[in-house]
Amino acid sequence: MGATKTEHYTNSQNEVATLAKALGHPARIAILEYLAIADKCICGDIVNELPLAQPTVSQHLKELKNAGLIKGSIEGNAICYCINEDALQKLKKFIDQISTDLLKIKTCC
Amino acid sequence: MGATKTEHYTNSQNEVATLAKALGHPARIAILEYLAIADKCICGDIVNELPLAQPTVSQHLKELKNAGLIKGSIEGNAICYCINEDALQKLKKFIDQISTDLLKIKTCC
DNA sequence: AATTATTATCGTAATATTACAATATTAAAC
DNA sequence: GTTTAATATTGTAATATTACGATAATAATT
Repeated sequence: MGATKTEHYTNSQNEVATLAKALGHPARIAILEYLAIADKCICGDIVNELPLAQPTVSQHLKELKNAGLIKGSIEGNAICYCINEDALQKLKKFIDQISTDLLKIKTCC
Repeated sequence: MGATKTEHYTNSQNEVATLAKALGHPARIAILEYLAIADKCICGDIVNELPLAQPTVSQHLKELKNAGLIKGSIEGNAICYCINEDALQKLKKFIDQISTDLLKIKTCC
């Protein structure tokens, strides 16, 4: 045991969980915040921004990329990372749906 | 090594990451979706809804509670769990902030 | 082609998460 | 007070995550 039983949940549930999981580390939050305001989103800049070694940052970037939250394009020998807003919107939609549903039931706590 | 270095990030970054992390499992997404539509949100109902044993559900509920996403109130010998919307809104605010910031920079990817 | 700069991958140790059986706790019902 | 029902906690095995040093891969520069 120990592995998540993804097969027992809906695609939507797994998708939202994957996105949220990718956001579930402060370094990755910091990366997204940086990408959102940086004119130039070069990986090297991110390494300088964070209190982490280069391989660790690379690993976090990979996770964000696997979850679809960012995409990278090659710029010479550097790589330019950018936020994929669509992915963020999926998570937002989940939150909005919960909020909407909540309005329809009587608060019990 | 292996433990997250929370002390290197802002409170806000850690807070958002904690919330996202709590959402980072399909079972916990399913729990929130259920709580959002259920008139009565008794723990036992959740156990029946999910393909997990009772202790596992209890553990997931504890994590959601620790993150502040749900709160529970005792109802006789049962416990009524409810969503704490404020916590969800914090995560939403993060997403909205990122989206707003993105509008101000030229898309590079 | 050798050098330099940038990013990714590999290997690995420390830690955390996931899941569940067994057991404990709590409060109602009898 | 004993039984029953609902939930939590403990213990533990399997797995995943986090972090980084060492190294590889890639592409521009010299």
